[in-house]
Amino acid sequence: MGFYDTTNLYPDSSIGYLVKVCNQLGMAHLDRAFADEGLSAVHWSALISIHFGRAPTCAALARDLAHDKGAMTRMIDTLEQKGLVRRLRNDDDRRVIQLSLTPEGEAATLRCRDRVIACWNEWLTGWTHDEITTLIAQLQRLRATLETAAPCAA
Amino acid sequence: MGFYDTTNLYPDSSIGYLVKVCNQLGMAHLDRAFADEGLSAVHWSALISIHFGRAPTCAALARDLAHDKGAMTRMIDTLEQKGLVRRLRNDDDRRVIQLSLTPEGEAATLRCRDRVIACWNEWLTGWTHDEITTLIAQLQRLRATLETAAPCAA
DNA sequence: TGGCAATCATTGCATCGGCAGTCAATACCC
DNA sequence: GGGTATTGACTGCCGATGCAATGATTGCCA
Repeated sequence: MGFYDTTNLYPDSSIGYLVKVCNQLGMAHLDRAFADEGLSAVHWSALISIHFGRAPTCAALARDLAHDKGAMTRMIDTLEQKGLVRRLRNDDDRRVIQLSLTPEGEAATLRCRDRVIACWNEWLTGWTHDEITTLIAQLQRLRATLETAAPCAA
Repeated sequence: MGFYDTTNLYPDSSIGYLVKVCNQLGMAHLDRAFADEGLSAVHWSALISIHFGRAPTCAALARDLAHDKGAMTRMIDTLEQKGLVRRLRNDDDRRVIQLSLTPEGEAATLRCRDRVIACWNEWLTGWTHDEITTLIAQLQRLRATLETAAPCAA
């Protein structure tokens, strides 16, 4: 019925394995690219998410990055100590703490973004526009499925 | 020149972001699917790699999974304590220690594999055969690039 | 043959991540 | 309005990860 069965699930043909390895390699590359900024790739992904206003709060940020909520609190602590992120209590809903970038945070985020763009353009050398947009669309589809998926049956 | 520029790098259109989120969500799902086996998704990826003979040694396993070598030693420690993996010193090259699965390790690996197959078939419901093989091919291409890529310029 | 570089496994150290539980504030529902 | 459920931020705990350094072994090359 499905695509995979016990005769064709090899690492090289497994989407999960490939996604995992691509993620690890890409993040490791970016970690080094950001080293002189004192930031990690995970830090930057949080900053850029705040930059685009996708995650006004700590909990939303954790959801957006599929990250642990508790760990996110501590990550914001360090980014705040570095002077890149501000916390501001919301008066309408006093549970939430609004996150925003400081001017220094904004600047660092954009500097890192430029490096990310350079890296990806280099990695995607030789790809056609269609191939790239197809990959993006398929990953978006997969993400949507994984976000709403119930715990695996069986 | 490249695909990305400062006007179109949004998280939703960023391959890096999408790969990261898909990886985190997929691994979290599998972690729960393996919970009653006492294994994590990372554990299983190591076991299945040994199962297929891609990684006879600890260092090769770390490379195959894009994982840290030191952390891999400790992971093998725990898998050995669980009785799933055996270490065997190689006599030809006395630096290396051959890894192999015990019968229990083999059995647990296959049990988990069946769950992985069930999960992915569920997640890929509605995808055509071509869409899936296209995604796999593109991820393979990306992995190959990232594996051989030099540290990012700029 | 002898010395240098490379590889492998391992370990210490610092940090990070996921999980569970706490407390406060809000939303929902009868 | 009152009680319950939900949400958000935070913390402690444990295990895992990345990095750097070590010791042992092998390969390479003059």
